[in-house]
Amino acid sequence: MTIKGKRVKIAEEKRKMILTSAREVFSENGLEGTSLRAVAAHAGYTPGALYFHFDSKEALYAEVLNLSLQRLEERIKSEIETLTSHEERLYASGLAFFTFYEENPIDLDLGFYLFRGGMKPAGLGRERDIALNQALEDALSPIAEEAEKLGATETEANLLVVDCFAHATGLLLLLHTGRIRMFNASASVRMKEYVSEKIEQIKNK
Amino acid sequence: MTIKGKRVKIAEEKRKMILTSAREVFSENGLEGTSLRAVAAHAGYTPGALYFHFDSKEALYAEVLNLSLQRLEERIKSEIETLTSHEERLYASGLAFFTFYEENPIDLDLGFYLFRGGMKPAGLGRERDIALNQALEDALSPIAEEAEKLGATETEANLLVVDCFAHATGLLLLLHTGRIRMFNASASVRMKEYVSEKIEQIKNK
Amino acid sequence: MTIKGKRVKIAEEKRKMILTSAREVFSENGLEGTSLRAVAAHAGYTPGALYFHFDSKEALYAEVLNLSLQRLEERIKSEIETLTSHEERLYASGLAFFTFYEENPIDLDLGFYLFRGGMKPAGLGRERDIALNQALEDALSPIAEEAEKLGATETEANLLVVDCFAHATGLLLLLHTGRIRMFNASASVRMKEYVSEKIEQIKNK
Amino acid sequence: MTIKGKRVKIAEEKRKMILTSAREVFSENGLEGTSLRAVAAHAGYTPGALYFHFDSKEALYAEVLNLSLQRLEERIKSEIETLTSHEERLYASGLAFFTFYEENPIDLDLGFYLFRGGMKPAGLGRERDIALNQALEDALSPIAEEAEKLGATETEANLLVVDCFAHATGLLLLLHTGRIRMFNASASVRMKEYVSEKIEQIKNK
DNA sequence: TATGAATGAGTATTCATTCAT
DNA sequence: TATGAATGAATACTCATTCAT
Repeated sequence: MTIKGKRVKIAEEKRKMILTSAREVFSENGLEGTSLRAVAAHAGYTPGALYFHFDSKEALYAEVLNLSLQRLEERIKSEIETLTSHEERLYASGLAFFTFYEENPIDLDLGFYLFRGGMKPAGLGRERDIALNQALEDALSPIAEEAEKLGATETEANLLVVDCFAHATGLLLLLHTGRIRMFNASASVRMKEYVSEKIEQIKNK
Repeated sequence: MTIKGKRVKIAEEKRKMILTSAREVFSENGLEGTSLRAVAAHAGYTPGALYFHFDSKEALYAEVLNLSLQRLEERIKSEIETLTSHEERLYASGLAFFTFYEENPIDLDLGFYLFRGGMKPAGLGRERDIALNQALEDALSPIAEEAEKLGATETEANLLVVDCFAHATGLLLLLHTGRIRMFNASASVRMKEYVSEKIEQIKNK
Repeated sequence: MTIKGKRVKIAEEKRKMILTSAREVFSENGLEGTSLRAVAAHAGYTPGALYFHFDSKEALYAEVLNLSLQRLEERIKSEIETLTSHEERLYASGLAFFTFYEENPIDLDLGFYLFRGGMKPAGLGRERDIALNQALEDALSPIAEEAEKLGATETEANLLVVDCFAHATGLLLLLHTGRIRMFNASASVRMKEYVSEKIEQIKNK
Repeated sequence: MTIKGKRVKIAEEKRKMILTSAREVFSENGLEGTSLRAVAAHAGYTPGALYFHFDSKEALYAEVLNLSLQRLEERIKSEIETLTSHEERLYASGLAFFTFYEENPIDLDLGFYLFRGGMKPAGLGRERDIALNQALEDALSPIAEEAEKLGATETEANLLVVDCFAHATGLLLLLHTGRIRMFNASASVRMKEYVSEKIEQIKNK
């Protein structure tokens, strides 16, 4: 590897280290409650140093969010690819979104910020929004595909996606805020039952 | 009316005006993202002037939230009280939470802020959390009551509450962020179908 | 008494009440640490109300100080007037300044503020200074008078005043700040010994 | 000298410059009466800039006081160390405290602030108080040592310390406030006479 | 690349004072 | 007289960003 190549690689690793630090600090203090100084300190840098790696606080935020969405996509793909029966694949894809965020509360936090129309002043608005929509579509489309293969119409398949997405999101919110404890219920059990029921409906149509 | 009475009335109206202003500003920027200056300016005051009406920024925020929850409770009660058949009452109570927030997006914004991260950093305190839980319980308990009257076991009724709550929350999020448009679907239709299906399940048990 | 006279008398009593409150609050929080609001609250008033009785915060301060000096003068006079022997009178007048402030730590606090050239920006500077000097002279002059009657020259008498004044002031400072405890000594005993010694010196000259 | 060394040196000089500015401003207005803005402006800085050099206003104040006490100690030590006869040493140590503050009115101002009210509201804390007591003890203890060597009992020596300390403090107050002029007397002459008399007393015992 | 120092705008809150009622 | 509401300036402190070194 050339010297230049080495430098580039080192630079990339530093970026990643900073991004990882940022993820942790964000998850502890919330996006709005986190200062660049805090991220820098956690990463072992002075605030000014971060500006060699990221253009601004907002740009850093954006990159952290991007990484989170990438991880979501990868996770969902790997979840389905080993399965062969359509029913199994539908079940898996219906659960994958929920499961990823259940297991990665930091990303859930980041996701909620994204959802809330936050980051308005960032000025990266539209781009980011399109990327998010794409990521979501990629993450959720397997549900529709498999549902159609099990006999659902296109419309039915599409609504199944919405319903699963909404139910997962709602349960994650309940889980994340501890509100689910009020009801002595398990979020993941609720989600699994929901998806199972939906599959039964399609099969028994 | 006495002069003193007039004064008190004027004072109350000013308080309300400030609260209304605060509602809007808070709902746009959240607790941490909103400065007292912003609220004051929006209400036509100097920052210091607000301290004659509220002890602190947090106290103001708390009052805004309280009012929002009160409105939720009142709305839900009034929705059910005129109905007589258990099925109608179950249907109405299953929808009421969703409908209130669908029609009052500002309150939805406030609600989401409350949920986020369990308000850890805000320090609005245990009291507030208990009040919120109570308000939610009051708002949702009619679902369980009516379900049992239609033949559901206590456990089933309880899970119905969780499921409705989660589904409503998820759909509201999709609606609020415009994400539901991606799927060409109507949040309220999805919610109504969900509640209807659930009622059918109970009846056909 | 006329109606007008009654009104005036009531007004005067209210003034006194406020001044008394101010004294207490000052002594608890220090002059600089005390706000008009605090004085008002302690006196059962709103801040604005005080402006009917005093022109400004500084004017209120000034009056509190005046009262304190008046009390000092009265106390010193009453201390000496019953005594007949010159030696007794010299002893009493040498101690009176110290004793008053030992027994009235609030006034000591006020006094120190006065000394420290504080209140500079008040704009009542010169007047106040002259009044203070007069009060001090009145308070201390008996020492010189009696010393001369016991045989001291005018110069010796004058220096005796300075020395007693300085020693008293220093001991009061040590007493007030608790520093005297470091030495396991009693301020009043030190003062009494000092004055006694000085009297002996004069007599044995 | 290395580049880093240069930087450190520059930084230290800036700190000193700020401390010097702070010394002056604090001595004029006291801790509570002085704003960070005022110190910053006097030092040619923005308020925020001071936070790179000191953690808080109180920390800055504490450092200013520390420096003042250090100077007192050093001065007193150097005053005595060249003398050999016990009488000379006693005389010098009895005067040193007074002389230092007579020559350094700014430090006197700082000292008086420290004394006032025992710093109750300032909250500079126990540590600071202990340090102050230690500095005073170090500054005054030579008086006792030398007195004992001249034949005084431990008790007598201890009381001599209190008496000298009090007399010096009182004279400094009179000097500092200009009150001494009222009596046409010289503070330093009064102090010297006082110490001389005390030494005579011990020798003639 | 990275730092340390600096800025300028921002934060919530307090204060002396004013004034309509 | 007295109040309650209001102002405008002040308070200590924080933050994102910049830049010489």
